[in-house]
Amino acid sequence: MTQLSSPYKSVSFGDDCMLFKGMNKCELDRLSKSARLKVLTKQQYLFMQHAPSDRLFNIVSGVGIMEKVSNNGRRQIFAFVYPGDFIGLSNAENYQYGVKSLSNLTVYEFKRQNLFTLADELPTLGGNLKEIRSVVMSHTFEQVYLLGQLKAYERVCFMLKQLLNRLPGAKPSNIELPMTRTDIADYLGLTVETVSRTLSQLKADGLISIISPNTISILNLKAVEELANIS
Amino acid sequence: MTQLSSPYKSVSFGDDCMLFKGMNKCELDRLSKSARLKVLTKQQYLFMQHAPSDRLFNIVSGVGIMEKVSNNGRRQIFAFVYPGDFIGLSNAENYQYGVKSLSNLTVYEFKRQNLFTLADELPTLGGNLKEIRSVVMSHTFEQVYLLGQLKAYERVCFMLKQLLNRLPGAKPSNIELPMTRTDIADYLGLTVETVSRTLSQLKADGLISIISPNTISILNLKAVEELANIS
DNA sequence: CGGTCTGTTGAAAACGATCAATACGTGTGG
DNA sequence: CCACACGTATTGATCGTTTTCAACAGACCG
Repeated sequence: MTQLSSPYKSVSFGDDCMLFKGMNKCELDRLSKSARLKVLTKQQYLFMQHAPSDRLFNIVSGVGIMEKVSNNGRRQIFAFVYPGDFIGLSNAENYQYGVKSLSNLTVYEFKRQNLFTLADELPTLGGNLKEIRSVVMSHTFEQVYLLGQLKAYERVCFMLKQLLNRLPGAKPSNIELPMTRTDIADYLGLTVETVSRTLSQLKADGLISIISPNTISILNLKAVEELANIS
Repeated sequence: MTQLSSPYKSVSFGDDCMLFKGMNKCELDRLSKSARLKVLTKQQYLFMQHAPSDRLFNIVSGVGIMEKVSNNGRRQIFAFVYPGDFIGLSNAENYQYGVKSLSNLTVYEFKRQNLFTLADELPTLGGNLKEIRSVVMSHTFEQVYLLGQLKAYERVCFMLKQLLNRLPGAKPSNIELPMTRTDIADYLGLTVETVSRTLSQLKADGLISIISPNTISILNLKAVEELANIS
């Protein structure tokens, strides 16, 4: 019962978490009854690509990746998922991507049918799901533009900007990357080497500082944002 | 009143048109009352990027493009839209893409608010909208994979395959391209020259035949599909 | 007939990928 | 504590694909 409300408060979702937005205590209570807490350690699959898409998830804490791996071994990361993100909305029979944890990951799991039934009864929930679909769509269009039109260094800058906006705790002076260079490469449609070289170049140009491989600080935010500019 | 039902039959939507799927006569009637027929000639905008997103559209006949143009002039085509396709589903205030006709284009226009109200009252319609969102999402993920992972010749083959599946009247022996090489390039994240060269190469390899610049015939479908393979 | 738009082809340049070597960091076992 | 191995990141050299710049061909239209 307090399953939902407790992390809901502790992680301070409030407005961040689109799933719960605007719901009253009674509605949250009903929602919590159909939720189940699930905890994963590093590099575990929340669900595999092609598995029956019978569950949906709301990230409570940790970071994960949404990835598609083709039969010839190429991998594309569709998104990094952060606390408050909601995963699994699709009418397809099977997931067309897998979701894997990059860190310890805590999620709420909903049975697809339960959640959809509930969404029909609770208009706020139904509206939130619609809103989530819309946001995911919008994010995906941005990625299409990035992959179709941007140069390597623009893509990297865009990702830095995106991390700044979305990664919990990220500040220009300190971005703790939870993902490897390979993950970044597969997200941006580049190779590890190109990502590494691009970061080195940005560092040489004085735009960023690479404190450790997984800790980056942005020295010239304006310049990074300008290079990233999608508009 | 027969606004909807007449083209609905004449263009033989039936199962093709996801918006009307499974709806009974009475429901179709209500839907038709909130629809308005709109006819465009070549190269007209159905709506512009950044315009307030207060209308939604269902393509009756013709072909259009969904495009995003950035302020530095780069253009990415998100999709080609064909009869039966539904456009404009998003909760954003403004369209993040524009839609332009490539040929004469006939559409049904719905006021956003009307359609959403109706969707709340007619479960079938609401379900269809959900299904449409899901299909669009799935299509967009495919494009992300294409842009992030495929080589130029694989992208072109994928597009040929896609045209075959989606373009009305397309057969392996005869695909009438409604779009220019530039449109293809901006869809596939390539340049015109690369698209042209790739098609010439496919022709030289005996996989396709270029009857006229806008008429292509696939000679070796299996080979084209193998190169296109996304899986 | 000349102009414009679209498509094709060629040559050169640039960008990113690939192959290969090296560095760095962390954890393990001697 | 040090030596070593393993995974990850960086850097260098080279290769290949795609872009860019440029010329030309064909279709359509005034």
